[in-house]
Amino acid sequence: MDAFYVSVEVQRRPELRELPVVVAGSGPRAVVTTASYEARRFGIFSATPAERARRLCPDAVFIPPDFDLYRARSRDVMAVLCEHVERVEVVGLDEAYLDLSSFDRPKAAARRVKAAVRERAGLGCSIGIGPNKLVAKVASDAEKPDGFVVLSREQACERFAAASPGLIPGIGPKTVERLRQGGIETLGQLANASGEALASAFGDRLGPHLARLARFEDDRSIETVRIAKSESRETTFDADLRGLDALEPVLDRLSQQLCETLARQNRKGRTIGIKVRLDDFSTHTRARTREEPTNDLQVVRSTARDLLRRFDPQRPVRLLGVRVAGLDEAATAAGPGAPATVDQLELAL
DNA sequence: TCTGGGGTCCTAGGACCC
DNA sequence: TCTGGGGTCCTAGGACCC
Repeated sequence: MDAFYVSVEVQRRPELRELPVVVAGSGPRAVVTTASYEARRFGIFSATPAERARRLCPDAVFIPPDFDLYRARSRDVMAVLCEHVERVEVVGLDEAYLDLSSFDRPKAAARRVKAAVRERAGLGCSIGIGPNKLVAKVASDAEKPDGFVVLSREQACERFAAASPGLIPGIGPKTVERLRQGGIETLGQLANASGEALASAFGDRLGPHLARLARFEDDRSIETVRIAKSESRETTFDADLRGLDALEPVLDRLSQQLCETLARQNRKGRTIGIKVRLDDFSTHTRARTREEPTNDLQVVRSTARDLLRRFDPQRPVRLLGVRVAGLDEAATAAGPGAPATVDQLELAL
């Protein structure tokens, strides 16, 4: 989806069309969730601190996020996709892979999907078509917004040979920097780099993996059912908190929110963890695995408290989180071969 | 410009078992 | 006596994605 959250906001406030619009929280530490393409011209992107965004474009319209609304619109869009295509893999609220391999004319099918999303949901999207997920994903990003790009693997290699390795999803800023230090600044160079050099610099698994990515090789299949493995609640404080007395009530509240959600969905997990980010931005996690899965508030709360007391942060804390992992699959697993339904998508979301 | 919230996957080391 | 070779589970940190 193109600038999904912004597009949904513009839908209910059409007067904002073609204006710089920014969806962002209001706190002192908020970051931008989505910026309209007009706002991006001012240098405002996802994860830009909201404070900085205001300075970059004081005239932009700032809107607090309304995730319930975005989830509802996302369900609408995904329902349209499922009406056109049997196998759909939902990736977050605004993205999906469609298996077009059963169509005689996949491009025509994708055109119909694009038109239907605009007609039925009133939202624009960009589509990429390729022989695997990696090519399709990069193609979909290549001409946003309102893009429609079809590429073979070889065409993708050619078209992006001069681009930064960071173009590839899975190659992030750290890896880009390490590659650069090794004299590799483009995808073309990475694709032609010696396997031995990459293996010695990045290890026997990551090295070859990077080379495959640069050649746009990808054999991942489309997974129509995703089962969550963990769930968490976390919060960043407007001002750092100091000491267990200040932190414990927050930890209790997060535990309660998390357990309510898990109980409502009848999901339980064996591992209970906390996350603590200190004022120096270092992040620390502590976890404990139990014999039996649980979503019981008493258990989660007391475990989280104990983990926090044992960690006993000696510096001001800026973020605190609670997590339950090792979730059982019983509650959300669909039968083998079960068709993707909107209900399942809701669970996935 | 000091950096959200919710996730996934990978790695490395240690415990433990056969 | 100075010590194998798996395999699994768990913890903690980190990179990365939307």
